[in-house]
Amino acid sequence: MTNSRNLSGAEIRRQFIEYFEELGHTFVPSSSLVLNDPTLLLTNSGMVQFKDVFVGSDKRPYSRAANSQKCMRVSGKHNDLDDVGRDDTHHTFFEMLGSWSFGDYYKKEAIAWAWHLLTKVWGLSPERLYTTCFKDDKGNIPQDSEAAEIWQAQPGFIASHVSYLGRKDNFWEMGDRGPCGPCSEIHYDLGEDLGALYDANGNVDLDGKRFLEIWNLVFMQYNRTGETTFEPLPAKHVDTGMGFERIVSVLQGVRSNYDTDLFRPLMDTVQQMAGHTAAQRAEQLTPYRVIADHARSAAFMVADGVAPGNTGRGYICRMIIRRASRFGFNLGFDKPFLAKVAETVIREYGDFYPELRKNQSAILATITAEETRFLRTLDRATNRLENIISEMLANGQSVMEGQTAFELFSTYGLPAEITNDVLLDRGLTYDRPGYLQAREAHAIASGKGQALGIVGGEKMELHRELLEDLQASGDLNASGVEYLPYGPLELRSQIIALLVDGNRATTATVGQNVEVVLKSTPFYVESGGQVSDTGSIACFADGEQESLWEIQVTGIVRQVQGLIVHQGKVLAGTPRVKDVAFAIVNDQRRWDIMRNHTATHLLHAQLREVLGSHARQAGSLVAPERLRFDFNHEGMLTSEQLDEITRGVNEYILDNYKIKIDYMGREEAIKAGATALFGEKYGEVVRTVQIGDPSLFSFELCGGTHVPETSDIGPFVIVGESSVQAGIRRIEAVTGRGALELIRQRLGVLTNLSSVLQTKPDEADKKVLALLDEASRLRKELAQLKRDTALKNFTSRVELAARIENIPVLVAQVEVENTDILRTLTDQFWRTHDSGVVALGAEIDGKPNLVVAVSPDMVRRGLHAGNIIRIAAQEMGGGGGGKPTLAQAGGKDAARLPEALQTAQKLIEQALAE
RNA sequence: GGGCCCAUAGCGCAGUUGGGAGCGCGUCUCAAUGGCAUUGAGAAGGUCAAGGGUUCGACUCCCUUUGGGUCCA
Repeated sequence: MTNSRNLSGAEIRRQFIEYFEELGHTFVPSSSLVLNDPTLLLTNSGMVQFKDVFVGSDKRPYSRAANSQKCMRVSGKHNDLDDVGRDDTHHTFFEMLGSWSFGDYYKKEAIAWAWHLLTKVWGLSPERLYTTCFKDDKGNIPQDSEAAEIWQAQPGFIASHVSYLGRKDNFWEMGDRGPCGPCSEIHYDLGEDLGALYDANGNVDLDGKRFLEIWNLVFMQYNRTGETTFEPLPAKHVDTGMGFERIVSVLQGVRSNYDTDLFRPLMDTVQQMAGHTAAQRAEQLTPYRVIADHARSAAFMVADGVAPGNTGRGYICRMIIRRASRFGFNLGFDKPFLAKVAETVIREYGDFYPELRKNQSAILATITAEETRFLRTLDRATNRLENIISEMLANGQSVMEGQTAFELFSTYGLPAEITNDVLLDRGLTYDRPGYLQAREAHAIASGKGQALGIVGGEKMELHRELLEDLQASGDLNASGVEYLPYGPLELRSQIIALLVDGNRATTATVGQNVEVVLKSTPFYVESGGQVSDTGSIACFADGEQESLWEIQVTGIVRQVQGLIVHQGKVLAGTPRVKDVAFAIVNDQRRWDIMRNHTATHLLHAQLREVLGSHARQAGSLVAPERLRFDFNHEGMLTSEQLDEITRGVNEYILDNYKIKIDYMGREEAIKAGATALFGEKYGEVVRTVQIGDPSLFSFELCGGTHVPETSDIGPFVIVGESSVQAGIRRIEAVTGRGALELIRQRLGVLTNLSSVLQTKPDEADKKVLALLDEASRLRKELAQLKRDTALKNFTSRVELAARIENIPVLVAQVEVENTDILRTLTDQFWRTHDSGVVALGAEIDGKPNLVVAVSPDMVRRGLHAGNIIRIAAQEMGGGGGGKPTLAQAGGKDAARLPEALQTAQKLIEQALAE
């Protein structure tokens, strides 16, 4: 036995990697949780970053690798967010230790090394280790006796500790077709106190509580080509994955992952904040675990550039933070607290995952902002809930409808359990089945929306075959088409393949749409937000200006690593395979793109300068006519901030810095402080773009094309600032020729404006403001004047009010400007009469209008202004209504206004006579 | 990607079959109190997010756009 009991998690991780490094493996750092893979929301296993290697569309400089991969599983069959924290082994975030062979060693070494690491290096007893091998339950694939025999040959291995399992557990495949193979699992026996060794059927109960699956060795040896057809792979691979948290729990001799030193410090932080005793902590185990787990997830997600939002992985990030927040309520936290726990995460994990340290301020700020937003949302929602409760109490209702409870959740973000708690306090409940039904209906209604698009498909298959052909025929070497977008924009090359309508062809004719593969190309292929180049491919006879043939290139695709395909149309002549031709990039367009790309880097730097380091890139588009840049930031930018950013970028441009481009090791670049973009895949050697000397202000990993010096960019103008989703803003800008054109246009408008205003351009805005001010003042004055005049004219008529049944009644047609004044006139009537009825009519803008007012005591006698006016309005082809004391109507036929007034008069007389 | 909700004075909000745009806090003026997070009276402040439609009439109903919230994929 070794001293494994004293090993820390960090040491175990390090030992694993060093062990395999000594066996000739290259340590490959964990890839980001966010990958450029549309089929995957988040990295969910160690093999994700090597997927292309297995499929054959990517090559690596090493054939053995070891890593510790950041993974997340939040939903799906393996894990349900609601379960996390309630047991010992489920997590949202976890690490996967992996060792890899890409067509190198195979089963024999993989098994022997795994056995040696577990039993000799870490000193686990062979008595505790059980393994499984593959035996097909459908009978199509050979049994993996090879693996079983190798296990039996290991020193100390107990012969009875191998069993066979079927496809569900021990066969690995990525999809319906492609590379696949048997796997072999290693399970650890935690001890007899957790259950019997055998299940009811007499088999070792590996699914029982007593066993922990710690390591899965996948042997990729088949290529599945059909339902039941499996062909041997030429190059066999090994993919092993060990759940890091589990092996740490085993080696530290604890029963729960949460009792390892991977989680204890996080839970200690929570305890300290809550001021709990050990007993109180034990009582609240679930909230402690949830918070520890979620703090880890949130910190790692934000470090990899995920911002809480309402879609995709952003939504997962939000759910995790909010769930932690909710469990925090149980511990009495009523203000944001999670950042403190995340701080401990950064301290504990920052050595191995430097991205945590690097993004510390963004992580803490983002988490706190999300918690704050959640509290605000809850506040608003509970407010609404209170209203609903008052209504329920008033109606004597004691069970809230399920639909209502779900609405509180889906529309206002109030989780059902909180609704339930509040209801319980009042002795109320909600209809749970109805709630679930509403939830189901909502999921169906939403699910109809098209899920995330899947790229690839047939074209990818076609291109892979084409690449293999070209490499087989010697037209291309192993590294594929020579990609030269950073050199001259015109390049002498050769056509090595032509496709017409997707089929190989030796020649093409004018007007045909073609796909062309050249031996080498200067065309940039869309990547990192920068769009592809366009241009032409043309063939010239010696010394001639006129081309023999020409193809216009409108698009470029690279579906498969190594094969670049130009798409376009034949404009002239008949291009043939083997023709030597010039690839000519549209240089004006390319320069516009380069200006925008370099400006994008300057903008990124300036945003961080003005807004803070949290303003990180969250998306980017670099096109010839404009650039679009999305970044993490809360709230709208002020016009002052936009001004400052514009000024800053233009200063960078005018200072004319050289753009320094270098190639260096990825680790080296990141250590030196280069900004890596999330969701981008980087090779071992990366291209870096540096701007600023002596003080470097922009340093990014970037494969895009840039201008040589910043002053090449020309003017930079922001044309728009908007929101993409909560926490992410978007800036759109133009540079160079686009900016000049924009400035020219705007200045033209300003010149026209100032000439109309008869003022200097500098003072146009002040003049407009003054004019607006004056207009508003005059409008008010005029309205007042009209009202006064109308009142003055009206006063004399008030005295002429008739008396019907001794009640003052005034029915009259007046001349006023608008209905507002019409109503004011009735008010005037009440100044001299406490009781009575007024009906006033006026023609306004060619249309008849009517107002009837009735004093409160007359209302009590049964008069109703609304009823009177409704009938009277019919006389003039309109309708109306209002309250008993005041009603209003309009009509179409102004000539019939007198009749309407007469009708009103009659109605009033009748009502008073009763 | 889809569903639902919100936008009204500087801030927080009310506005119930379509018919006078309001409340609380804040601001300003005047007055009272020997100071304090005092009291009273009064005033200013709104293209009801923007645009279109229905209607005699739209903050209110319908459509579009913008900004925000929220849930589901």
